[in-house]
Parts: sequence; C-alpha cells; structure tokens
Amino acid sequence: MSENEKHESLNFIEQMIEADLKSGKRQAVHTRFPPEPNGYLHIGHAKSIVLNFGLAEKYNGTCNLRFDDTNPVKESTEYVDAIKADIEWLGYEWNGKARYASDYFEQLYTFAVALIEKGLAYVDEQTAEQISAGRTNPSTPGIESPFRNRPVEENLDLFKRMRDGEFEEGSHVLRAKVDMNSPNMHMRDPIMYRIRKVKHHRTGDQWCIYPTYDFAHGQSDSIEEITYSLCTLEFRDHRPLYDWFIEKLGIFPSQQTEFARLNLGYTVVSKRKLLQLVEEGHVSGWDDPRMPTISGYRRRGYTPDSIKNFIKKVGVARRDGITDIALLEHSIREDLNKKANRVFGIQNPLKVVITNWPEDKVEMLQAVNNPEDESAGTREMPFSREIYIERDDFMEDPPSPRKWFRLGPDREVRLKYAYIVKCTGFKKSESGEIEEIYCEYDPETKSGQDTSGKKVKGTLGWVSVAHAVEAEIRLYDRLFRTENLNTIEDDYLNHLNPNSLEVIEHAKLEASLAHAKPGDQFQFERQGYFIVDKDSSSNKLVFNRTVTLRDNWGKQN
RNA sequence: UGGUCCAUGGUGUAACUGGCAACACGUCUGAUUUUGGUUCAGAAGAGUCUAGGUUCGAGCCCUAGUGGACCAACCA
Repeated sequence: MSENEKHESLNFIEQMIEADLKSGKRQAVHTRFPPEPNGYLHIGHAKSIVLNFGLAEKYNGTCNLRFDDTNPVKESTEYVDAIKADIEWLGYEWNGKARYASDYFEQLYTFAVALIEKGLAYVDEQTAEQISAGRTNPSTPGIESPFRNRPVEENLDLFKRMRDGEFEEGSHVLRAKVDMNSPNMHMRDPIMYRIRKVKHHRTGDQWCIYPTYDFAHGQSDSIEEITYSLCTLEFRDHRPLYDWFIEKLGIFPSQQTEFARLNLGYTVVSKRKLLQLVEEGHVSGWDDPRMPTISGYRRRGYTPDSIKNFIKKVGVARRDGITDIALLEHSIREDLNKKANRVFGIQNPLKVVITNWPEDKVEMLQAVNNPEDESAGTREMPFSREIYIERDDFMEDPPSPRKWFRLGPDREVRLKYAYIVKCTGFKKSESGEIEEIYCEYDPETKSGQDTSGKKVKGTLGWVSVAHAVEAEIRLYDRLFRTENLNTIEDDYLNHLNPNSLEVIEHAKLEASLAHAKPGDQFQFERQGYFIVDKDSSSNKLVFNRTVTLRDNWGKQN
C-alpha cells in the first residue's frame, strides 16, 4: 500500500488480528464455525460463517467446521447434513474433515480428571434446584455446596462411577470449583458434566455423561489450536470461565472475541422460533422461501454472492442493532441484475387483440436476453394477433400521460421488441370487468426499424396467446408485518403477515420458458426476479418470486 | 437489584497513535433508457446520548449520569 493511499478500514476483529500478528502474539489465524446440529442454519449463522471463513481467507489461515454436539437430547444427523450442505452452497471449504466436539469426549474426560486431581472440580449431589438456589443472585454471595470440599479421591471415584452409569440422571454433576462469590454467575461453580442416559447421534451409547458448553467449547477450540474463537455478545460473561479452564489445564490458549449478532428487520432469527414456525405449520418447512434460513433463501432465489455481500455490507461491531431488510434486497437485486436473463411473464393476463394484424400471421422478433451482459445473447419471440399484457398496464380512465405511461383508451405504448400500438377500444363484462382490449399496431414502428419518428413513454411486456406457457407463480412477501420483533410485548406469532404468500395459478409466460429447470433464475421484465421451484413438474412450472424490482413509480402514488 | 458490554444521519458501519464526521443502504431531484429496472449527475439528512473534566484542539481520553443489551439452564 502506498503512503498516500487511504488507510484500509478494518473492523475491530481485524484490527486485533493485525496487532497480534504484528506483535508476534499470534503467528496464524485459525478460526472455526461451531454450529450445534439442532436446527437449520439461518441468516444469523451466515454472519458467523462469512466472518470466520472470511477472516481465515483474508489472513491465509484456516477455518474448521466443528459441530458442538454436546447435548444429545436435541441434536441429530439430519441437521448435520443440512448444515454441511448450506456451508458448501455458500462456497466455503472447511479445513480438513468436519470435526465434532464428540470426537473429543475422551480427551475432555481426561481434562476433567486432571482438574479434579488439582482440586479444581468436584462431584455435587445436590438437586438442580439446590444448585440453583446455592448460586443465589448476582448481588448476594453464593452458598457453597456441602459436597464442595470432598476429598480428591472421592471425587475421582464418583466421577468414574458417573461415567460407568451407576447414577441416575440429575443425581450427580461435576462442577468446577471456581468462585461462589463472583458477581459473574458463570463463575459460581459451573456445571462441567451432567448425566444423560440418551443415545448420542454419533457416539451412540458409549457415554452417559456429557460435557456442558462451557467445558467443551473452549477445550475443543484449544485442541484444534484455534487462535480466534468468535462468538456472539451474550457469551461475554463466559469469557472469564473460558480463560480459567484453559489456564488451569495449561492447554493451547485460544482466545474468545464477541461480536453483535445479526438482527434483520421483519425477521425472527431464533432457532426456537423458526422450529415453532415449521412445527406449527405457519410455513411449509425449513426451506420455505419465506424462512430466513439459508435453505429458505436458496429456494427463494438468493445467491451465495448476494448473501455474502450482504453480510459484508452489514459489517461487524460490538453494538447490537437491527439491519434494514432493504440492504438484503439490494444485495440480491445487485447480483441478479448482472446474472439473470430477462423474459416476459404476465401475472394477471389481459387479452389484447391487435385488430389490424392478420389472423394467422406469426412474426418472430428478436429479444435481448440481458442488457447488462452482451454475452447472454438474444432469443426469438413469436408475435401474433392476440397477446396478453399485464392487467395493471391498462386503465380505463388513466391519469394524465405525464403520470401514466401505460395503456388507456387512445393511448399509445410500445410492445417491447415489437410495435407501437394504440388502444382503440375495450370490452367490459356486465360486472364491469374489462375482458379484452383492442389495439391497432403501426407497421412503421417495428423495433429496430422504426421509421415513424414516434416517441412513446411506455413500453410493455407481452406474451403471444397462442404460444404462452402457463405457470404457477408464488409471490412472497415478508413473513412478519412488524420491523423490530425484538421489542414487541406480545407473542411474535401475532405479527405474522397474513399476506406473505400469494399464489398465482395461471400466469402466462413467454414460450422460451417451456424448458426452464428448477433453480433457473430470470428477471420477469418490470416485475422482479424469479426462480424455478423444485415443486415444478414436467407439465407444470412453478416460480418463486425472489424480490420485486425497485419501483419508484409505485411510491409516488 | 450485583456485574459485564454498548451508545456516531432513518438503518448498518468508518473516522488509523486526539486535528473542520466518511461510506453503503434508504429518501428526494434531474438526465439517459424499447424494463417507471439498470446507469449517470446531484441534493437533503447527524455535529457524534447528557453534564462536567484533561487539552491549543475531543466522536475518540477521564468522571458521573441517562438509555439499551446480556447474565442468576444439569441449553448452546
């Protein structure tokens, strides 16, 4: 970097890393992404993933994937597989094989024995209620357990018998002997091991005692020689304990750093709530396109790049806030604007008869696939006497031409890639619904060969009736109607948006879409970005709306 | 209640060892446009929670206050 070049702005974690590297405190950047396999990854995890993998990339380090599977009651391999798939989809590669805290159970047990031998851990036979009562509250000194000072030998024996399955769940726990008077509740002799006679998704029946988060996470970091262990703000209070275990054990000094979790407007990012939405059927599943899960965004049509760019734009800091959903939407529009081919798709068709066009004539017209990418090429579109346009593009009694660019009686518009047409009339049903409209085209105005000199403000998309492909379109909107769901007093379910999904059964699409495949993404001109859903079959296409186009016109009205 | 963390335009982040508050999104103008998209040009919008202090000079340092978040699971 040259001297006069602007100083690159670093977030607080990067500043710390660069200082450590410079001072020699650290020689390498080893991070890890440590999900618990008890749910699907969501946009909040994406922040952690982009941070951890991103930092490793930036500083030529490595990032491990480690499942924090210390609570067999909640965890399963279904989640393990889904989590791996999501990380891979985002485009990240973890260092070596996927790791598991359960890989270290034997080592962790040995660490625990070592602490017992040092007189720093003891087996407590109090009930959960008694232990909790003994901790009292932050402003009152705690009460030591009557078992706190039993001899090392007795602790060793008891802990061994815990492992051997001699005791019932809840009857014994191993506690660290730290400080019952600490104002930090996590230091008041935290639980290290509890008895759980439950089959673990990986270790099966091998163990009946399982380490808690506090006695597994930091130790696993240390075993893997993780230098920077990043986690969210609520773990700040655990840090003294994290450091205490590492110090007393004399093992590799991993270091915990906390950052603010991602909060997104109109979105809940809590595994418990997401699980509830799935289980109670408020959405169709973890990958419902309205879900803020990675799999939901994927099915919705968000790209890996759009999600990664979004996270980078959000930045990292130590203060919590709420990110504007508009930033996410901007990120996907930015990406798809460059990548998605343009097509015509009519959501609410209104038939137009071009009265001066011959009955059987079909003219093939050339259309540009992507004005942002010349290499995307062109395609041919059939134009005929009867076409569909968007119902919203016609008004029986429109505002002044300055405000309304589209069709109305005696108004002229261009049919994109085709001709300029003038509305000469329309037919209304008894109920007052407009059934079809009539236009005359001007042969002098053929797209690209216009000799008429006419200028029109409006350009409409269209689809030939005879060639149209029918499809189902699912229009998604935000799942909740309230922006900040963290500050509401009532049940968040009361804030569900009843109109988060609108299904259009019979949309009319241009013929070129007949062979679109699940995962294909398009911009329906003037509408938005759409992706072919996996629910599509050979005789029925299903599209999900990823996001609408920006619409300045709609806002003024 | 005891402790910990945090406080910069509407939102998210910047401002490197103190030197006239910057960027992105959003909003608003205008231009271009065969997408009311994109692109381009421009504008408005904070004087950095409050009160003191240190200093020639404070968003950055100190003190107090205020406001918010987190912690009292054998969850992570």
